[in-house]
Amino acid sequence: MSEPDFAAVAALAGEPARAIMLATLFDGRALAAGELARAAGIAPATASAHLGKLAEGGLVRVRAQGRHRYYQLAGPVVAHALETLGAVARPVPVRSLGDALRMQRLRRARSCYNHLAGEIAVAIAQALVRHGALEPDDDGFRLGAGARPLLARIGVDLAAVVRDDRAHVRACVDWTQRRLHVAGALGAALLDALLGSGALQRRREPRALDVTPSGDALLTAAFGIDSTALDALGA
Amino acid sequence: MSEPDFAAVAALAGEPARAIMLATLFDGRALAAGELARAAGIAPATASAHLGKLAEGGLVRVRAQGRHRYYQLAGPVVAHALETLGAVARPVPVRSLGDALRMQRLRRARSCYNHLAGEIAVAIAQALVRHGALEPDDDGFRLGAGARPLLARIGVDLAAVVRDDRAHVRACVDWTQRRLHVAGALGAALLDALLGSGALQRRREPRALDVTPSGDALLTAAFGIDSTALDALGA
DNA sequence: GCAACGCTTCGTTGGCGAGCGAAACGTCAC
DNA sequence: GTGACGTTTCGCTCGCCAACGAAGCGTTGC
Repeated sequence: MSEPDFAAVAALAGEPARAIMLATLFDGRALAAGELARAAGIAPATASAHLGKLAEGGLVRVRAQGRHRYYQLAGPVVAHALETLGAVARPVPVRSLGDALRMQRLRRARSCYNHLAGEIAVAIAQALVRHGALEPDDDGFRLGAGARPLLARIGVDLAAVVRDDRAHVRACVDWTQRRLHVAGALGAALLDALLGSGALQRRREPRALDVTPSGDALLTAAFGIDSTALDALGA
Repeated sequence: MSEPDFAAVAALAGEPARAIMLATLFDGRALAAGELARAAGIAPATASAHLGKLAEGGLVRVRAQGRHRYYQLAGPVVAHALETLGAVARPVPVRSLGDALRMQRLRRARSCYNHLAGEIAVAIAQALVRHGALEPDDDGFRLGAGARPLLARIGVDLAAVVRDDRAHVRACVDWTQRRLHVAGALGAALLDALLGSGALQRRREPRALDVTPSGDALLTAAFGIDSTALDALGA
């Protein structure tokens, strides 16, 4: 036990070029080695070495397809670890009004791996509990009786979620909020539905999301969430 | 956004000597710089530089007292991040029967920052819910009606917990188990009580805990937990 | 006071690893 | 087949950072 087990993983994720690649893969996509090299601003040879180490360390998985090799995060656990690490990071000194606004938007709504996070996500989880679609559980959440009609209102087909063999509902702790929100298959379906219906919209920054006016209306109508008053939430 | 926010933290935690120091601090103690230097096997000068960086990065806090400077983790968030990173680490190749047994014990019961983790912790959380001492919540857990007498059975003085100004009950996700267990003030009180009464016992390895025979009896009597059958738990 | 102690700062050295270009390997297109 | 492309392997260079000893600063104890 000379070296703690987290050290190797941290060292892998800590190198700048590798960190950029991991961040690029954060949403769960599988990208070719060349694309990751370009994203990190390094030569293909260097990227290959980095990706080899990340794979060796179990942070990414490789899928060879033709002359491409597609890399993606090894699983939600990796994404969760990166997210948690980010929560430790010093609040970035705000240099400009633009920075502050960007931060505020990121706190409000962002994607976390393949699901929704931020104040909006916490509010939705609480609303789902309040309306009986979810029930708190000693394991996080489980589906409640009123789930199907309520979820249908925002365009989530519950049958498709249940068919999915992943854990249907998983809780994810948002460490900027210290509160649970919905991950797992339902979390992914929620994000897809809200993006598909135009309620949410991806911003130019990697993980940032915007709530559109129609999204505001939808969330208010379906759950009674007033997304302009979200700051009043947390404990 | 050239460098992801987790990179700096990961780089800090990834350097071997710093990782050893962080691991040494993992249980929340405050240790003097010299002790950490010895633990990491480096000269005081080197340790000082490392600790300076860790403090600068917000991973540890310093408290000067006389001619000593005591360092400790900056908070539970840091411990949680390290724990989560460890969950990503490849399952260490088992080299010997001793390794396997050590691993099994660590899965069963260990300390996580200042509270109890592992299968035992998950089982206790579930039992507390089952007996009405805790109620699942969209935020994790909250105290239930039957909390006081039940917790008294295992030597936890609920009044002392409530007096504590930390969040009384917080949920912590054990990522080797993917299930919630009790953290926060109650989590810390639980660990203290079980250690104090001899139900649990620290092993030589840093975070490992043993359930003593008297602890087995106590858990069975209080909660109906059969600690020899815990493997049957998880999902 | 003076000496012992704990810690930090400074200046220097040395080794590890990120980075690249060149070349080899495999795949696809025609 | 042949050439273009994506990726990996190899050999090399260079910069960064961990590590140490020595010196400086504050605290404790006699």
